[in-house]
Amino acid sequence: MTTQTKTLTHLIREVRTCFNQLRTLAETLSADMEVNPSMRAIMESLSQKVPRTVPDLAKERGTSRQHVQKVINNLLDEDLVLTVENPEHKRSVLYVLTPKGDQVFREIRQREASPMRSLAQALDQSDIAVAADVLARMNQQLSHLINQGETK
Amino acid sequence: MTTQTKTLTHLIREVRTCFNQLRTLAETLSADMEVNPSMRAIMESLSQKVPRTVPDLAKERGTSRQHVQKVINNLLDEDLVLTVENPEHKRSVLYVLTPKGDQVFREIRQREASPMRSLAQALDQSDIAVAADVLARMNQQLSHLINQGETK
DNA sequence: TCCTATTGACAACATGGTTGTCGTATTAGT
DNA sequence: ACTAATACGACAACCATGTTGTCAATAGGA
Repeated sequence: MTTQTKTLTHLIREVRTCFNQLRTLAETLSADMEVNPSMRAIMESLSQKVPRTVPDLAKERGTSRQHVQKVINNLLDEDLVLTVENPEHKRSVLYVLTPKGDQVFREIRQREASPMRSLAQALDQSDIAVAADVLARMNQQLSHLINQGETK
Repeated sequence: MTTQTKTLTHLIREVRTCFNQLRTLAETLSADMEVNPSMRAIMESLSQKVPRTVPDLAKERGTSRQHVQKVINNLLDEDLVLTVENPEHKRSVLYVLTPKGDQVFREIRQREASPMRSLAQALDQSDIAVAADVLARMNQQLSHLINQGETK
């Protein structure tokens, strides 16, 4: 193995543990709330005030329509989301956050804010930017590789 | 939100998509093999020629003893792993890769090599190092935060 | 020797999905 | 306006990767 791929392997390992730690942190932060990670993700999409349909959200998040539907139904049950008539499609309604949903999402973000700050402070701003850039390029390359594999 | 936390958010998003893409890539690479990701991970630990017990592996990988046991049993079924008597403990045997297991793991690594090279080439070596370092420090900070949350 | 901790085995459950299928509403093409 | 194709919601079955709990046997230390 070349030294190049060795540092890359190292980076990949860090990415993995980072992902896992981020997830467990997020879980502990919202452990007492009625919002699970899937719901949080959908709420995040909806927090940008742009109403979306279920298929929209599925495309945006790269998951299946059916799964998003289930999550949205949970959100409806919890009054975190409400439907808005869709001028472009009568059956497929649009969804937005309810005031409660908005408030809950704000709460989530607030809880996340303090860890975020302590993370940001522990790192150099320009290093963060470099890392983000490296990963972005890596992701681009990865999506190439994945598409190649699919069409092959 | 400060610009600091904004670039950090950006980094986090990249970490997430990177993780996911790495996983789907790994899946496509070993789609035709009888080795799933859990098995691959255990095999990686065992590929270093140091025999380990199930509890050892569980500790090393940070997962439950019971889960590692199940994976090891799969590996035994597939003849990828064999038991070695443990001088330190009569009930808890040590595990090593069989010749077949070793060969299969080599095959896996070989398949992974070419994508790794193309990734490494797409990026600057020193940037990779910086990114790995940033994530390592971030992970350290994250584990602090997680432990805080647990003990609170 | 006796007590406690460790281990393997098994089962139930959780999470975050995917895939497949139906019926019908809706859209788009003509 | 009519029809064919499609998009959508609803539901169900399934899957992967775990976790947690429990039991009995056994190992190891005092």
